[in-house]
Amino acid sequence: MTPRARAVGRAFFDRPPEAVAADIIGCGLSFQGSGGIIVEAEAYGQQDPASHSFRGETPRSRAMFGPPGTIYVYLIHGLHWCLNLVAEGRGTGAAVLIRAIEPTHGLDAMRRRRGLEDDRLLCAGPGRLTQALGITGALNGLPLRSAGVHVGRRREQPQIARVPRIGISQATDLPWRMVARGSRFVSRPIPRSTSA
DNA sequence: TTCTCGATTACCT
DNA sequence: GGTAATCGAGAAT
Repeated sequence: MTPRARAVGRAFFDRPPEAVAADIIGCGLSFQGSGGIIVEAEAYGQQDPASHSFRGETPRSRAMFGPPGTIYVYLIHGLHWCLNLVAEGRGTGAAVLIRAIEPTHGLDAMRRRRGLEDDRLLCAGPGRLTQALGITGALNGLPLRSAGVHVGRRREQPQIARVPRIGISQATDLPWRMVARGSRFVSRPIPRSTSA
């Protein structure tokens, strides 16, 4: 078992979602003995038509309006859970979607839950990573700590690409998808046109 | 109450 | 490349 990095503090999440999404790349993510390094994340804000918080607080989006560091988990297409972490001050409806991690520990449990041997596809996508980690809507609305979700500080600074988000039909021009350059564990490759 | 569609994935041709 | 699976939230009626 590798030594666990010290957890990020609440101040880490109390910033604009695009800043949190960029800085969370390279951080560790663990839940019940399984986890890895975050290699892909997307930012969502309240002034953002693609965000669930865009139309204000509703029964589903309530967790997005909680304090920074709150977990927002929702079901997409009736079958996949997506994990978000609330950012930027209580009530702003800002959050970061965790889209992919590079699996580093608890691999056997994750392979079992995914019914898959290919480590590259174990956590490469928001629905895949929640299935691999065993994360469900039961965690929705909980603070990270009480949910048992651990986000550890970065050990090294990764190269990050800022590119447009995936799977949305609105505000597709915002470069709010953050991807670790060179990682083979992302859900989709970095678009060729990206330079920075 | 009914209808539409989704921050996805896996499997098909 | 295309699409079925599967169901709840939110909008429309």
